[in-house]
Amino acid sequence: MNEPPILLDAETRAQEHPADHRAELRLWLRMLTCTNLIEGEIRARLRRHFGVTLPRFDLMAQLEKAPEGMTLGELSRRMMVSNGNVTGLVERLLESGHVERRAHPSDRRAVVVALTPTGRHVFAGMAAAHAEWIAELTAGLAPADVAQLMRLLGRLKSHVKEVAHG
Amino acid sequence: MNEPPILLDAETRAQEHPADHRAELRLWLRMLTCTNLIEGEIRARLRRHFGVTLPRFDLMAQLEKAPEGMTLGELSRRMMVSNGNVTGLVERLLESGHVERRAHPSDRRAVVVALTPTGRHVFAGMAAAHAEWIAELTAGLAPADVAQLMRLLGRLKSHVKEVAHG
DNA sequence: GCCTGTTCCTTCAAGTATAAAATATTTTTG
DNA sequence: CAAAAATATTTTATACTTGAAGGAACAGGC
Repeated sequence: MNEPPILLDAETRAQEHPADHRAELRLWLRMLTCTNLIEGEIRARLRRHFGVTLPRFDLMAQLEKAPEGMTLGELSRRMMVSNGNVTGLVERLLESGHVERRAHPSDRRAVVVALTPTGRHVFAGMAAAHAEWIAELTAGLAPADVAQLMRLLGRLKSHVKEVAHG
Repeated sequence: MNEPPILLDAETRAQEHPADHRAELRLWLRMLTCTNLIEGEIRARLRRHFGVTLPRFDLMAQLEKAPEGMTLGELSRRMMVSNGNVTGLVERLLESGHVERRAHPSDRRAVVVALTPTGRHVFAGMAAAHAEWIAELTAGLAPADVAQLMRLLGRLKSHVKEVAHG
């Protein structure tokens, strides 16, 4: 054997020397299952109880943390979705009267979006229910489990950010 | 004080007696961030390297585990997406020649879908790269971390399933 | 056999999502 | 200051996704 140490791109290497990544794959699939299950349940409950979609709730949740409003770009980054997506979401939330647009004080390219008083009030009710639901769905975990998960996921998150961007 | 023990629905109770669910909420947001980051990276790489979308990859991944094929309903359940969604995905994968439809042996309502030889070959390459990518993205975790996460997420998953369905 | 309820799939409308191109404005640079 | 580069948003094309409604086929009891 004694193969020479040739550098290959990931695909070629993967096909010729398939390492054992089963544990990591299974972990990834389980993470995906968990988030899909929770997200699906939250989505259904938001629709049933408040007639609102999850993306709109998420957008309002970002705005709620910024009383002065936020630019579309900031929203896009925080929600981790594309710019065009935010444009459309804001458009629909404008129509329903939950958010309003303001001129940016110093940058005429930018648009600031903020919750309306109505939007703020509506969101408060949804957020309280949402918190209860998340607590209900994660009630299978002891406080120590929650802390442990936070720590491990924190480790994962910072590594993924390194690999993906930096 | 000494309020009477009246039973209220979740929304009302949440607004009037907001319990402290901050830890659980933060955990949920962190989980969401992790999966979104990884999913986004995998989606971009699949597109860049293979010109395929993540949903199509996911569908083919299910079929690869079923050499004899699988009904649309089974696909829908395993992928945790709606029926109509699967119909559309299969339609597009039929056009590209990655999957084929077969008659169900005993149930004329059902449709069986299976990978074509081409689809199987194409998927093999994508799956190998995908496994490498997942390993790369989760490399920030020690083997013990992976095992611990599997355990905790397993606990979460089974509880969520209970709450959501049963 | 028929009736009833269920399951399997498709269709549809609305909404969500990406990537890429286009536009407008700001900032940087030479 | 003018040109170039960078930024903020919108637009476009395409694809994905859901939830709900509908039609076809199955399964059971009568």
